[in-house]
This record gives sequence, C-alpha cells and structure tokens, in this order.
Amino acid sequence: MDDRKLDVLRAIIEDFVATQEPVGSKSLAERHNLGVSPATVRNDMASLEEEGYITQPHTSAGRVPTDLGYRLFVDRISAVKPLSGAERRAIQTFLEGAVDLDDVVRRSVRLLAQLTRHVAVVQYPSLERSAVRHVELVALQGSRLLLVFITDTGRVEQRLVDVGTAHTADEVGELRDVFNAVLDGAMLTDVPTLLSDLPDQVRPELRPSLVNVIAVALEALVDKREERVMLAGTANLTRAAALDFPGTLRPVLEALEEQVVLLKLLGEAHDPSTMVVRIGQENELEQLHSTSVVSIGYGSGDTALASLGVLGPTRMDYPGTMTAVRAVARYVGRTLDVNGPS
Amino acid sequence: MDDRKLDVLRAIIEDFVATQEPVGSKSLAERHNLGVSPATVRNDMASLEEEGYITQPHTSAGRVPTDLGYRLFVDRISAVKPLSGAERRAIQTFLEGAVDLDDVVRRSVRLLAQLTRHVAVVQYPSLERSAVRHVELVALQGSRLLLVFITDTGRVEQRLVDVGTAHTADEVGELRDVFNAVLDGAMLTDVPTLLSDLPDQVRPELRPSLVNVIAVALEALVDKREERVMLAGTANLTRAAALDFPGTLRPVLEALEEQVVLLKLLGEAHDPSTMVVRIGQENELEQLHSTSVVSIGYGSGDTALASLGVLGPTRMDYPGTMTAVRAVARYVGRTLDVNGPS
DNA sequence: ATTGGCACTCAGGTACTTGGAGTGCCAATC
DNA sequence: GATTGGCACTCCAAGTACCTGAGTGCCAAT
Repeated sequence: MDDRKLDVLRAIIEDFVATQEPVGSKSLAERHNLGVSPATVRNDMASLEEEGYITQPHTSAGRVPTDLGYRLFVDRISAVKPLSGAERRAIQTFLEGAVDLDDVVRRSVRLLAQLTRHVAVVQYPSLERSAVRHVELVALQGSRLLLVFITDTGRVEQRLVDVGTAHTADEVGELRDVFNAVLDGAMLTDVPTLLSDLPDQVRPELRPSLVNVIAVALEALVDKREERVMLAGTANLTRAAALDFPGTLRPVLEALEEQVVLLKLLGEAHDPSTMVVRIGQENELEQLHSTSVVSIGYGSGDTALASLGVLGPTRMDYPGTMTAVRAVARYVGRTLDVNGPS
Repeated sequence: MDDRKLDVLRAIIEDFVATQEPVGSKSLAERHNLGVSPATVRNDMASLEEEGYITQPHTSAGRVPTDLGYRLFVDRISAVKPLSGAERRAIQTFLEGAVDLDDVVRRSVRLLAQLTRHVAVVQYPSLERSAVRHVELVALQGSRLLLVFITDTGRVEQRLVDVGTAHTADEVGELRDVFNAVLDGAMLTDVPTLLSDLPDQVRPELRPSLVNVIAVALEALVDKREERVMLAGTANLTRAAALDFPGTLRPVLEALEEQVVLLKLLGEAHDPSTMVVRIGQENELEQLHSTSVVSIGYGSGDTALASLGVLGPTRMDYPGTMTAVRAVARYVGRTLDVNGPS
C-alpha cells in the first residue's frame, strides 16, 4: 500500500473526527500539506474507496472513513499519543483518594469518562481470579446465619442462610473456624472442591447446618460469576448524537442497561498489555454497530483481575482514547496493589 | 372552580399525554362526550388559560397543560388507578426471587422502570435508620485490619484500617468483642456517642489501635451518610425525547449521573403513606425543569428506610405512575421485612 | 349560559430555485 | 507513468414562495 495513500487516509480520518463532516479533496490538500494537488488526492481517494476504506454518503459529497478504514488506521497508521504530565498527575491524585474497592471502581469509571468524554465501563475485580481472604459467619436472629466472603481484592460478598436450627455463638464460631481453616488463601475457583470434604471435619450435630451453609456458599459463588460492572458518562453519548447515531441513541442506551452486554463488551479479561479495539460492525450486537469499544485488562502485576474500557461513536479519537484507557488501567492496577487489602 | 372546567382540564391532559399533541376544542368535544359544543369548550379553555393551567405553543394551536395544570390535576382531579391482578402478581414474583439486599434493590429498580416506562431510582436502605447487627474485625497482612459493619437491613460496609502495629488473632478478637458488646443493636446514629468511651474498656496496649479503628469507623459512617442509589431505565428517556426535552436530554442525563442529585430527587425518606410529586419547574435543578419526579418512602412497618421513585417527562401518566410507584414501594418494604436479616 | 358563524392566524408541508462543494474524467505536463 | 489543471456534471442544503387546515377569538343569536 502506497505511503501517500496511507497519509491521505490518516488525514481524512483526522479531519472527519475533528469536524464530523465528509472531507473533500481540496480542503484536505490545503490543511495537511501533502505536497500534491487536489487532483492527485482525488485519485488516491478513488483508490481508497475502491478498496473499501472510505465511502461517500452520496455522489458529490466528500469522503467518510468506513469501519475498515478505522481498522487500518488503528492497526497501522495511528501514532501513540503520550499523556501529558498534568493528566498523569491528575489521574494519580484522583485515584489516590479512594477509601475502598467500591470507591476505586467509582473513581476510575468517572475518571475514564471524563478523560475520554465517552461512556466508561469498569469491571470489578473478578471473583474467579481472587483468593479468599477471610470467611465470616455471623449468627442472626433465630436459625439464620449471615455468610460473608472477603477476597484479597477487597470484594465482599454476603449471603443469608437459614440453617433450620439455632446455634450458640460458640457453635457458629466453630463452623467459622472450619471454613477459614480450609478456605483461607484459596483461589475462589478451588472453593467448590475444597468444600466437598468439609462436613466430615465437624461434630455430627453441626453437620446439617454446615451442609446448608455450604450449599448457599456454592450457589453464591456460581451466581456471582456474573461479575459486576460500573458505568459512567452516558451523557457523553449525546455529545453529537444526531450525527453519530443514525436512528437514535435509544438502542445504545438500552444495550448499556444490560449487565450481560457490558460484560461482553469488555470481553474476557485480557492481559494488561494488549488492548482490544472493536470498531462498529465488529461488535457482535447490532445495536452497537455504530459504536466502538476500546478495552484492556487491569490488574496488579501482569495477571488481569478484570477489564475496563470505553464505548463511543465509531468516529472517535482512537489514539487519544487508547492512551487514556491504557493509562487508567495501569494506575488502577497500581492502586489496587497498594491500596488493596492483600 | 367550575366542575365542567375541571372536566375540560382533565380531558386536555388525558389527550395530551396520549397523543403528545396540542389539543383543540373540536376534537376534545368530540372524543370526550362533554355534552357541550366546541364553542363552549373554547370559552372554558380561554378561562383556564387565563388562570395559568394551560397554554398555547403559538396562536392558532391547540392547548397544552402547564406545570400548574398538571399540579391541579394531580392534587384534585385524577382518580387513583388500581393495579391489575396480573401486575400485582408480576411484582410479587419478580421481587421474591431476590437473594440479598443488592438483589432486592436491583430487581426493584428494574421493575419500576419497566412498569412505568420511566427512569427508576431506588435508594438503598438508609444507614441512618439502620441498627448495627454485627461488627467484624479481620486481621489482614501486616498491621492492617478490615472493619466490616453489617446492618439489620442487610447492608454491609467495609473499611481498611492500618493500625500501625501487628496484632495477634486473639487481640483482634478482643477488639472485635469490645466493639460488638457496645454496638450490637445500636442505631447507627448513636454509634459516635457509644464509641467515645470505648478506649477505656481495653488493655492499655490495645488502645492506640482501637483509637485508629474508631477513627476510621466514624469517618466511614459520616462518609456513608452519602447514601447509595441505583438507577435504571435511562433508555426510556429517549422514548419521546424530541418532544419532551426541548434542547436535548443531555442535561437530564448529566444530572442523573450525580449521586447527590439523585438523592435530592428522592428527597428525605418520607413516610410510606405520602407520595411526593414534583412537577417540572417545581424541581430545584434547572436541568430537570422539563421532568417530573414521583417518589415515596418504603420500609418495613411504617417507618421509612429510604425512598424510591421515578423520573419522566412532565407529560406523563400521573395516575398510572403513582400507583406503580406506590405498589412497588409497598412490596419492597414487605420483601425486606420477610427477607431481610433482622 | 350556550351556541353557530365568521374572519383571522400561523405552523408545516410541498414545490421550485439556486449556490457551491465535490466528484470523475481527460488531456496536458513533468 | 505519475501528477496536474480544466471542465462538465451531480446533488445536497438552504432559501423562497405558496397553500392548506386546524385552531382560535369574538360576536350576535338563541
């Protein structure tokens, strides 16, 4: 592929992203000093169009990048945009103030929305990749117990269990100790296996209750495979809604209301070094065919705990968005490392 | 105020809510059998307009209700719409499946959004009105402790504390017991007072750590006066956006992103028997001048734990919305009663 | 108090015109 | 062979003009 043709494509994308208007050969040749005449640019454009990278909304209009054009741009043309020192510091100080996991997630998602001016999505650290820090069992009224899991990433999951018979505080303590002895430090994925032998280890009188608790614990863990996510910046969708979202942004908003969709958007928590960019039609959901998603994993060290990313119109500033997403992911990972309970 | 004039106002509101179009005297006289001629209706309309209950978008257009008109409608005219048995059952079964507090809130907010087709907002049971069910103190690595509050409404709040020195499990247990002895069953509002004398009750060696923990506990409680809310159904705003939201729905979406705003929307948790309807300009925030808010408190028994409600265009079906909100609040209260840990 | 009649208003639709940005193609040039 | 200027062509968008019809206010009659 001709070098200049790539330059032309880049120029088209840059201009289109900035102005939101189809860009013509003349203004293009003027604004970017390509050193060639509009006619030459026209030739290149015709060629680019034939190859499917750009298109015309109608005859005698300028060109607009296609999804394929953006793809090429992201893969081969765009330069990485460095973060300004001020931004860097802003990120850091903003995240530093977090007091607990919820707060970290809340702050990150807002930060990301603000930096990119798109919709931000942050997944809570995955339970699957977390280890048990502590299991708590609290006696409530009557025969009810409250089971609390605390993970090394700071997540807390609780469940009610009605065990049928009331227990003394000592008995509950006994159960708690059994749980902790077996589970402390274990990966959550291993919990089911570890729990299976548990009933043998307590006095027969306690076994029925223990079995109940175990059942609920397992159910809770399976349930919560459904991971949690947090969203911010939906208002950003309206920034240029009419132009970017042909019909309306209704379908997009609807999609964003579904946790499941959000999780799919972020995809599997990929390792923090590779960024995933899904452009327009590349998204599975039809409702999101006019949006792009930029996502990346985050975590302490190099294993991903979960993912975060943003969603915006296909016509977005990819280099800028990508650096912002990468930077936030890195800082979140670091924050969890320092701040997390482990 | 003339009886027929009220009838006319009701008719105008009903028609306008249904069609979204200014309603004229002729179609009005036809569709609702008022028993009078269009001319008479016109006279009434002129009078209603003079009094500020309706207005014309422009000369020679039909009439549109003003905020004041809706207000009168809500206060004096509208009949309570009963819930269908099917709806009733749907609500019940939908809420019954909830496994924990988060789940109850999530389900309620979705349900409310679905029933009313507006944006739903549900506040978590207020900490201020909750009592301490249990306090947990868990030793983590090094000198760190994890402080967990469990309330009788099922909320769990956790905080990290670095106490400076490492403690043995026994020592941590001792601290935990002290906390529970004093706080168990106490209202959260009383906690600060109760904690003030605490340091005297433990061995001198533990006092510095205890002071640290207390400081964090207090801070957390003050912090979390900032209550939590959950949102759903923003996509509903787009239903008739162009007509209902003159500029765009941007400002509305922005407002909804602010927790503080949401909390203000719901207002103080008012008792479950009175519903608050704030129409258009009656809302404090200018960004919400073209929306109405319908909210009510919910709780087990007759004290309100928190509030829930919906936000929609001023042009909404008030009677329907109000019954839905009231019904959901009632069922949520009941669900928490049965399902809650207390 | 209610009604029919009547002149008046004005938003929204349709039809037509025009200007200009942009294109494709071709012949001339380097 | 790539690049360029010239030129005819296309077509959207904006502007103008016009018309229609729903709706009004007012007045005189019932």
